[in-house]
Amino acid sequence: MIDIRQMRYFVAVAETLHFGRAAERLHMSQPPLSRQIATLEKELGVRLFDRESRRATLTPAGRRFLEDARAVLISFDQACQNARMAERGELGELSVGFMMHAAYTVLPGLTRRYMARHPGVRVELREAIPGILGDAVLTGRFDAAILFDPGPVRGLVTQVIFREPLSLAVHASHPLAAQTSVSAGQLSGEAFIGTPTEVAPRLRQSIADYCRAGGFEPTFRLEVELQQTIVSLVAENLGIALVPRSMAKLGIANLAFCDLDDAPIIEHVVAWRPGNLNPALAPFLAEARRGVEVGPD
Amino acid sequence: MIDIRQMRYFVAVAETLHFGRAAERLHMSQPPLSRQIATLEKELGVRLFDRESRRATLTPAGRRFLEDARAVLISFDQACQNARMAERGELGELSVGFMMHAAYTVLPGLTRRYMARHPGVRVELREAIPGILGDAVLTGRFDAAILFDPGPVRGLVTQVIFREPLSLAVHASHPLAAQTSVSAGQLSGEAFIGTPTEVAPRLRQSIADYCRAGGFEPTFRLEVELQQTIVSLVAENLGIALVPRSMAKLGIANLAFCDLDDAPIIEHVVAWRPGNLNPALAPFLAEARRGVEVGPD
DNA sequence: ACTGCTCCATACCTTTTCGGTATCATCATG
DNA sequence: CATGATGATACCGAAAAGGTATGGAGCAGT
Repeated sequence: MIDIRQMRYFVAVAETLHFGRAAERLHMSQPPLSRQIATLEKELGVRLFDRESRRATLTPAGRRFLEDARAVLISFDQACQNARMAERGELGELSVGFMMHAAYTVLPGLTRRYMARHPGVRVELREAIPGILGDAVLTGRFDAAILFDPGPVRGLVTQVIFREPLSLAVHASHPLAAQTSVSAGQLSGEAFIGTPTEVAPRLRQSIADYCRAGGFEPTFRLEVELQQTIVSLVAENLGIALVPRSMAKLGIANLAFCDLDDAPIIEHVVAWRPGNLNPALAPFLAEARRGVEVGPD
Repeated sequence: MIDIRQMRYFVAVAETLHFGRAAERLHMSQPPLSRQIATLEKELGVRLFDRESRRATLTPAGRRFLEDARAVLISFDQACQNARMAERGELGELSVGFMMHAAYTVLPGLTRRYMARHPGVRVELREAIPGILGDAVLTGRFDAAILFDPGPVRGLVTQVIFREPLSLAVHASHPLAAQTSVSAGQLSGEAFIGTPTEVAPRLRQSIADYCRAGGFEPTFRLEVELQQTIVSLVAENLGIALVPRSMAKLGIANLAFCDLDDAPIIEHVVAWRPGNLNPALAPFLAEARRGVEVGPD
């Protein structure tokens, strides 16, 4: 059977048109080279060289084969190289799920840095409601996810990559809207809008703790998954909310953000399955860790 | 050194995810296959499979390598196949030079038939003045040329592929223009325009013979290489000419064509170097011979 | 024309590699 | 715990690869 070695030999001879020099280039002696070429010609059923005693020349079929063989050799070597790069995580695919909120915080910078350092990795970014992100990582749908700390989940590892304070979001007509700073106690009696506990337990917990520190238990009248939806509903004057400060970037009309005294800090984490073997993942996690940012207070 | 066989083995295992069945598919036993894969992994420096005792699965690097390996194997097999086809003349390149006149006669049909039967051959058609076509074939510039019979040339073989009668071309204002048929004797005393003897000796000879049969020796006042130029000059009333009848197709203004009594027949030949090894050439010559046409009288 | 040189092919030997058989180790399953 | 399935390992004979020595054809220079 023809193999790649014979192709290499052929290319060497075809490029030098001299069996002796080709053999030298291949670090072997001439007779085995001659024999390999003869074998190749026999197996192909094609004469590749005209031996004119003084010099060898390519036949037309040989010229064609030279072109093709060069291409094949390059592809072959590249395939081997790609496998090596893939194992080092320099080449491959990485799918990352994220809560939409992350698109306003860590996601752009993290993605940019990762893609710059790993240009061979095709990154698939997919937004999702936070509630399904954990499961999606566990089932392998995503290699990693960026979300609010979901608390301990069996089979899932998380690492904090971003912290930012919560702000108070109120309707522009709300009495508190004019204040530059608000304390926990002033929120007593308000109707809160927030995420369900299952979706972001730590976030919910932080809000509840903050309210309790102000001397009351918050009542959640509306529960939705997305921070964007929360602030939209606040803008519709359906209640108030404590949301990550970066939500102010949205610039929604009729909406006011107030700093909180002793504002609780909410964390973004990256979550992954420790058994995930995708070599593109580890560098992504390293990049995520390296970039731990703290939002401006 | 990694070779193509190991790649084939790898693809078989990767596609079955089962060493035993892959070995069966490869018509070999399982142990050598396992060993070849192990060798491949060692030489690549990359683990391609996760052996989980019960089943084998591809690593991410293995998945990447599978994609690449499939492509490489196809290219490899294609390169071998192409060499075989190239030797049979089904694949390759063929360069054909032709006098422009042939573009009005045999060239279109011949080229069309040849390309239809040999879709793998890239045909390069190049027009040239007849004077250089013979040399261009001898130097290897063209594999074949289509021209007026140049007479015997050392190292060149020719074969007639087309015959057509000569017609008289005159300016529309010429007294002979009105006649449907003209005899040799009527051309006596006219100024002839024609090709130099070196360019198309047989053509020139035929014209001279025809005139002599009419009882006079033609005088050539203008000599140019191309039939198109000849008829253009006739249209400018610089003389008359005997040209292949197919020149009438040009539809040049102020130009009249008259049939000749006992019109001499002029031949197109295909010329080639008998030592030419281009496998695409022989089928072209066969096609040219098959299509010997005789222009309508 | 003869000699010598160049260059590829052939002959023969040694080493490497390959594939086959037998067998082992591991792990999921009943 | 026994069983069966699966891949790895050990070992052997066969095939193939590469090395050295040499042959033979053709061109160059005297």
